[in-house]
Amino acid sequence: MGTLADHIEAYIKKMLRESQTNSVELSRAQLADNFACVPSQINYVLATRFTLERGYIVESRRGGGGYIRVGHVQVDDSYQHAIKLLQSIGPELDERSMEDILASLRDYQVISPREYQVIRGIIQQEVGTVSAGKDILRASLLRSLLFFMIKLEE
Amino acid sequence: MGTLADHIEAYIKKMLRESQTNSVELSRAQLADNFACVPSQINYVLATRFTLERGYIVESRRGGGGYIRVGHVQVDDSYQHAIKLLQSIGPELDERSMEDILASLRDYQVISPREYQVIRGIIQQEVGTVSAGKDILRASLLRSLLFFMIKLEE
DNA sequence: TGAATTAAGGTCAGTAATGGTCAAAGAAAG
DNA sequence: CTTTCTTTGACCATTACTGACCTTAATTCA
Repeated sequence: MGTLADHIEAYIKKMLRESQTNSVELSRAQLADNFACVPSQINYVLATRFTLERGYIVESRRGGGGYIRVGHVQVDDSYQHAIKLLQSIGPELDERSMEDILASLRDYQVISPREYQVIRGIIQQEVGTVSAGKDILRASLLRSLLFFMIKLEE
Repeated sequence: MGTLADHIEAYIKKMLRESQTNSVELSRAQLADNFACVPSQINYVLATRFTLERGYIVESRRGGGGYIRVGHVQVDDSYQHAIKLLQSIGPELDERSMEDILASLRDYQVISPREYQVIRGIIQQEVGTVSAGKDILRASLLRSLLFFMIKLEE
């Protein structure tokens, strides 16, 4: 009936729902303590369930006064298509797939022709500067740019 | 919420904003007294948050009548400032340099605190998913996100 | 005048407080 | 039985804070 990770996930989502601001600040050690598990379990939950593709943004800081902040974007219906495509981006992305995603977003008018050009140009430029890991970089860039765009227009 | 250092930082920045001249003169001992901490804590705050990279100039004098003066360098055009910072990003970018750039952009109000957070979070998350080439990815991501932001606004 | 005193600020190493990473072991699912 | 997901723990990295000790400048006063 649900793993530990599921419970931690649910707990964080509940806090998120109850927050006015759609974001919560956690203490990794304390949360781990609440659930009687090792701290790294928290990282596991965050890494597997609170990803960009799912609309979450996780930010943290170490050291004294450190924290983990989790934010959630409520995605508008008009962006459902964009989110689907975002989710389809894995750890790597070849050029062809990127073109397909961008063209689709443009055709569905999720992004403007201008945004299409800008994003395409940026990625081409950046990917051209590295010799290895092009597909990984492409995946990261497209994911980030799309998310950032959606986030800004929210 | 926030460490002592954060509060001292905020306090100095507030004074800076309220000053006509973009500079303030502090008494280390008195400031430490206000915040009920040791004087060297003030040095810590100055050394970590009011660096030249972030656009601050700190000068001081010891002995009787000693003082600490903090100035925020005036920037002609924040848009140009952003361009300069963008250009300063090389093929690799370590975490500290990224923090400096983002903090500077935030302090010069090129990006909002919210954008600061989101960009920081996106990069943290993406960089966390790769095992090698973190600095390269960081450089690409920051360059792209800032470039994208600026492109859309102009 | 110049040594002693007073009044600042500076340094640095050590300690405490957090969070991060990674690989291996264990559990669940197919 | 194999694969995938979960959990753990040892080790790592970063940030904050403190206190003992040091340096410099102004003032006092013999």
